[in-house]
Amino acid sequence: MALREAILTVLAHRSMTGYEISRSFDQVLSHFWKASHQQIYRELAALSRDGRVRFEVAPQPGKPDKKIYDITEAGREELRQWVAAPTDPPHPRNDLLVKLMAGLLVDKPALRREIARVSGETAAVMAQFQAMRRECLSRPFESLSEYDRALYLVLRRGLLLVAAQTEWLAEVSEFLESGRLQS
Amino acid sequence: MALREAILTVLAHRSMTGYEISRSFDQVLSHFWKASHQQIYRELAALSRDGRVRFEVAPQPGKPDKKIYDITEAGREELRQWVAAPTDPPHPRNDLLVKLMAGLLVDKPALRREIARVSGETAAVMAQFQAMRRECLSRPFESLSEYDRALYLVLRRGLLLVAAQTEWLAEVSEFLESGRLQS
DNA sequence: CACGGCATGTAACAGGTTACATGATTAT
DNA sequence: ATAATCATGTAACCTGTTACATGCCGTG
Repeated sequence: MALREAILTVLAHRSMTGYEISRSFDQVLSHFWKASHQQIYRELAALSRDGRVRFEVAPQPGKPDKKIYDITEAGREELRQWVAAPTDPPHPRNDLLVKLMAGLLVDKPALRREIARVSGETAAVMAQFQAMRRECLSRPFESLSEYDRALYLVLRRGLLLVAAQTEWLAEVSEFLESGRLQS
Repeated sequence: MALREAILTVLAHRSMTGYEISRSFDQVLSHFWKASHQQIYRELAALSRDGRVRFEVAPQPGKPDKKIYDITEAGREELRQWVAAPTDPPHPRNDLLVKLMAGLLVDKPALRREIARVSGETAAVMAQFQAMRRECLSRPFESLSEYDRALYLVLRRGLLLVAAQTEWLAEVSEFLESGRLQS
């Protein structure tokens, strides 16, 4: 249940409207965390009930009112507690692994095609990440805020995992073509 | 919604009771897929309603009856369709990334402790995977069934990802200690 | 005038988690 | 005695997804 904490975290960085939170979850952070606006509004309502966030209504001429949310001291305290508590291990659930097992049992050619398709997608994601990384590194280290440095680490993880996935896909392809396993 | 297909896949391999399916999801496969027995019984009921699986009731002397489930032709066909369809990209949701961002903003020392703890856990998982791998490779390649070879590939992915995670954790620790980023 | 962006939500449903319930057998 | 293993399920709840709803603004 880290959506709650993810929202508190972005609000600990700066005040935002629900809409802006939702934007940041499907732009910069979209490769690392996703949430729909419905989920965010629901969670903001709960956080507000619990006194973890407060908001000001800002009427805008010619636009709908916005609610600018801000974290409260109780919210910050909850975050601190959560950071100190042991993170429960992510339990992996990867459709492609199921498809690999299933494909070997019921339809190898279709599996081969699907693995090729995913390999293409993965290469595209890798290229995107590398571009983001170059952009990050093009600026002098001192000019990055702590927040930006954290984002670099998040991106770095994405890169390492995509590289591992790429290597794995190559081994799977090799196995499907030749029946041989790398060891 | 790959739980349905995961169940069909294990049944395509061999007939089992709900209990056995649930066992295999929290033993061998536990690092790659998890599901509670409640989820499995619920899904088996749905699959049965849809004619994708059938079962025989096997009374056992001195034990509760079991239902031995088996995949039907309609079930196999559904699996084939699913294998051929494009897999939707997994959308990552990693608590530790949120904690990294949160920790930098509200409590660095606690974050450092937590990263150290996770590093330990990760090392333990890595050792476990390597042991499983050695066991797999100790037997001649020809003696492995297709199913076992697929399991080896699944395990191989686990290893590559855990290695990537280990590398990343080292970089994060380095950043937290020295404030420097590897580039 | 249609479409996308800003800004907020409700409602229904699907999927996953936790707690509760039963009852026999075998091992400590 | 107590706990663990086999074997099945129900009920309530929480989280995530999809569809629907409103209304103004600026751009093509």
